[in-house]
Amino acid sequence: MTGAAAPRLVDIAQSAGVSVATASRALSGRQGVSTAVAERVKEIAESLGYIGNVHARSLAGGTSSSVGLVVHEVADPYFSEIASGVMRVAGQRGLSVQMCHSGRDPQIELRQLRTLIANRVGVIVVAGSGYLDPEAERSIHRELTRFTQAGGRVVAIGRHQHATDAVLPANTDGAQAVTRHLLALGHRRVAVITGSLGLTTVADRLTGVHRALAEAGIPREDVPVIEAPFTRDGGRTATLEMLGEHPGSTAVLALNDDMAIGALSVLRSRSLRVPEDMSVTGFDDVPVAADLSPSLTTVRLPMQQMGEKALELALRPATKRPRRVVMPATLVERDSSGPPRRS
Amino acid sequence: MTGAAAPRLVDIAQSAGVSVATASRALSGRQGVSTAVAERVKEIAESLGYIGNVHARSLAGGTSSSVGLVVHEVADPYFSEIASGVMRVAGQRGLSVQMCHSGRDPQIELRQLRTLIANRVGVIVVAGSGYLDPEAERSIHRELTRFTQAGGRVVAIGRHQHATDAVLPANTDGAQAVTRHLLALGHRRVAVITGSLGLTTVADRLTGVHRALAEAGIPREDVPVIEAPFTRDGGRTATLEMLGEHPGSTAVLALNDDMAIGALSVLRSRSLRVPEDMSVTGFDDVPVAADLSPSLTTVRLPMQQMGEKALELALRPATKRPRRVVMPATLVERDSSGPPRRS
DNA sequence: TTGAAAGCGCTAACAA
DNA sequence: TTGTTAGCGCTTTCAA
Repeated sequence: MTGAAAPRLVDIAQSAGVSVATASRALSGRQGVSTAVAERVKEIAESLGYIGNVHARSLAGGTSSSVGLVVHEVADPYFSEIASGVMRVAGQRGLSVQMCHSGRDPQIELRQLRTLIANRVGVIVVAGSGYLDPEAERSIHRELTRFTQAGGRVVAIGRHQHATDAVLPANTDGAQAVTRHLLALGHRRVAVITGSLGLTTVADRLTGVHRALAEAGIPREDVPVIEAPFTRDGGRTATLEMLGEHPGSTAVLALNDDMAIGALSVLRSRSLRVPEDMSVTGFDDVPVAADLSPSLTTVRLPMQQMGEKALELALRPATKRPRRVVMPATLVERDSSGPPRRS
Repeated sequence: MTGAAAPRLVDIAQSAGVSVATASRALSGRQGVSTAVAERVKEIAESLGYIGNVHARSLAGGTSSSVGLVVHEVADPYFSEIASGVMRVAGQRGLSVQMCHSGRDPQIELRQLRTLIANRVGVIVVAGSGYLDPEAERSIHRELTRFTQAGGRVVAIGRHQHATDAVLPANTDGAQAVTRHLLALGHRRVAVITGSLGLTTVADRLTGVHRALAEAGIPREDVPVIEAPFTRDGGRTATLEMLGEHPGSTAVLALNDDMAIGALSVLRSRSLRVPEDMSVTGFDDVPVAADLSPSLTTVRLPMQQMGEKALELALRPATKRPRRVVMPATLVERDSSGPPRRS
């Protein structure tokens, strides 16, 4: 508290016997200073432990060196992988990242977005599913538009309803592939367990499931869709419900890995063997999926890359029409899926 | 681009026909404005989509509404859980979080710290092990000291060498407990697999192992310590090495869950049964530990709470002597540990 | 190559 | 209760 205040640019300038303008130029490595002076200023700054005030700088220069990142929940591996990718690129470029949770709640998301804008971040990366509720999306969209109009850059990951640049995982294709896989194994009584139907990611993945079903001539009514939170616990709840309501099922198609892990744990506690008694598939391929036992058949999304790509996109100037980068979703067949038992 | 610039406080004030001072007071909910005027100003601000400029505010007011968070790697569940806790509390208090990676590299950590300070965060939460290298710690410490002297607050999670407030998991106790557990099961040929010996967390946990060994009268030379990266892959490498160099081992004591998961996967691929042929224990109790098969015996650390606690501590004024909050480490016995096979 | 000075958008004395 | 005004620490013209 009593402590010496942090040295300011004036202090450095004074110590070096130059004006603040010169000191500023020297430290930011701009033109117009003799190398000798620049050297001296830098040395003095270093020795005094000078650290420039970003607030003053961005207020004066109108520039921003920070990026905003909105995730639903960072403890969810899907988002922590994305965040990791964003942070890697940010680290390389000397940008700081401001992260916040939306908690999958459009109201909170809106508030967080406003906070980021107040903090004058230069770019915003919004990760995670959008909402089917048009009212919710509208207010989010309005905020984002205002931001881009003021010169900000926005890139969305996994949501396509805004006219922003976007990194889009091939959710529909991936879901179609994993559904085909199950059908090819001979399953006819599949149950889908999923997070909130109000999320666009869920809608997209469900579309893929239905496409595969249609291809195989199976009416979609034959495949129950059980909704629960998009978490491990949700997976447990949904699996329990499936076991009770749809006892004839031979496969659980979870719309993310977390739910699949929950399913696996319920099945184990019921002594149902996977895949002999019941096949289970996930979606995302979180790092632990390969290490589960049985290892999880799932759809791989390159999450870290999605984060990296998103920030790289954001750092490039905006184009006339929004860019869309589709990230491939690839089926990873592992041990949790197999042919249905004969019944 | 061409866009209308974001409205500023003057614009609001003008629209409302009041001075900036009044507008400022009205919007920040401070005293000294009639409710009628305050109402009107707020309405106008809302309708114009006004969002205050944090840079200007903190430059003028000398206040900061953001907190810095340093983690080794956010994709690591240990850190993503901590981050989640920090973000929850920050969200409640309307603070924004600036997160950065240190990558377990003291040089990078130092740079990140400086960036946070440049961004004038009010508090810094440093999560993750410190370094045994005194030179590295010294420069970090110097930076942190300067920051606190300038009025900043620092809280460390899991590192105790700085004279800052700290949230400390009971690493030594936890390691002692899990080692005792293995010894009580009858294991005598235990191998420890661990991340870098240069990390204080590793040193602390190793101390716990050695204490338990000493209690049981087992010379520490009997227990090989295999060093590898503190990751799942590191766990694989280390386990492979153990299998080759110390074939008589009956238990793998991993110093974090990630490495334990790697060990599990190697053992499975070698068709060694856990725990019949080999027991495995972890440390941290990351969320997935309970869902592995076999479920992982480990030491639970309340990671989210640690994050929450850390920020709460940071938001309280500094005390004369640094506060230390010890978080309990509790042994969680699950299915990956059992008596050694008779040999 | 250097310096003086005008802001950036806001808060907080101080006056009225 | 309200307004005026002086900065906060920096960047950036414009002159020298």
